[in-house]
Amino acid sequence: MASAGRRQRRKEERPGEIVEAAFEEFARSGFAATKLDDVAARAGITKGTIYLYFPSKEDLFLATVREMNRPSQENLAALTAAPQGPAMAILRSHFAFVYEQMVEDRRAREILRMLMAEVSRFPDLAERWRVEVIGPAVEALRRVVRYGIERGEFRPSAAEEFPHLLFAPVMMACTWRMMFGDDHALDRAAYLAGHLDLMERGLVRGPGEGE
Amino acid sequence: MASAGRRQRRKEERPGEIVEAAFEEFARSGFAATKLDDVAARAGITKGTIYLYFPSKEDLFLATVREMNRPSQENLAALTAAPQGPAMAILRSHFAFVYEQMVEDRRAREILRMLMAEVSRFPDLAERWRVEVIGPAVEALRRVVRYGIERGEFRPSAAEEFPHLLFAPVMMACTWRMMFGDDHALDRAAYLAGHLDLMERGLVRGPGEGE
DNA sequence: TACTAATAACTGACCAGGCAGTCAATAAGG
DNA sequence: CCTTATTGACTGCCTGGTCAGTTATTAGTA
Repeated sequence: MASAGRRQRRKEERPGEIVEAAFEEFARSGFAATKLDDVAARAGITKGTIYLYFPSKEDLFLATVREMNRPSQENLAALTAAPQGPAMAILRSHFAFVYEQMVEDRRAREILRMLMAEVSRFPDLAERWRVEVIGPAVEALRRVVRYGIERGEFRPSAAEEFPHLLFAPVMMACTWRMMFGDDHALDRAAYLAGHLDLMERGLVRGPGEGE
Repeated sequence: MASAGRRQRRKEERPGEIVEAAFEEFARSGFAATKLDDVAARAGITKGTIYLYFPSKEDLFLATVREMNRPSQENLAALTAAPQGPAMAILRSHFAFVYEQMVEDRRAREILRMLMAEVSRFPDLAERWRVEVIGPAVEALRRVVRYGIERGEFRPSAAEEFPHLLFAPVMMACTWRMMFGDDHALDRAAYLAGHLDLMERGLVRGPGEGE
């Protein structure tokens, strides 16, 4: 504390601190408008130091997006467990979790925004994200739907081919909040409940249906 | 044609041509990375001419977004007509139309991308878009749902409070295509059919339900 | 413990290139 | 030949990237 503001050598912590600061600036201004001097200032260092750890602005951006994506990738593992019990219960807890991750967590929203905004400059980034994050997530959802159909709980439906349809309201809430800000955010609990209600009606077998 | 490449005076057409070119460039690169020289080149003029019609780069951007939004606003009028017949039929034709507008039309997607990418730089733009375009659209959808409930076709559901839930799959398809490109686009007909199917199940009254 | 030397993390002043915005000169068109 | 839409060369600022120099830190020495 006494040395706050003084110059310090912190080889281990620097990269993380820089990425953290870079994330805030990139999220605020986008790739092109972000100034490395601002990133440095936010990290409490100078621009030169950034170049000790990252070869260029582009590399810093890539490192930032990848770093911020790590939690999502780690969370995916939990979804690959063998399903048990009612499929609808799985979906309920799954989506409660996903809302927490994507809609409530500002970082996840900003990452999405950055990816959308910079696809044309970094095409590989979007493709990588599709293959490593979104693809598996869609697949996991599809597995739950299949499981529900197999155990007779769900009727066959388009949700098997397009699990996107189930996930869509999450995306909607996410983009909504990211466009219009926290002030106009949709009421989380009511929205989630509504989402699950409509989903359930759409998926489950009717009384006299099938089998 | 004979004078192609020569300097020409075209006071009337210029603004439109410039906005058209600006749209392409802004869509490709975002606000900050777009060069006015490129916009001018695309419009077949020089940068100086742009400044005859628009006071600054920011103004050009604003004008571009507003101009590109005009069709959406005009289309809104059609949705305010008094509903007739089965509510589900209205929703079917409505969404078929919306898919055409938002998912198939590249321009609509790019506008959405631009708005999302540049909210922090142009906060007024998002707010205006919410009030003038999105708000009325949500309201129109809500009216149809209410109509369906009133005539006993639909059960009361969260779709009345959150028409967003119905619209979400459109948003999903839109962002999906804009992130991953036309190659990975979801099959339009099948996706739309699935969307409508799940929606119908979610909205309509069950056999022994209510009333 | 105190002093010195060696190491390398960090700085900040510095380019070089790029781009928004300007304006005197030019030429299209009536 | 007069008006004015258009040009294109110009300016000044900004910012990514560099690098010689500075200083925190550690290892070695007495």
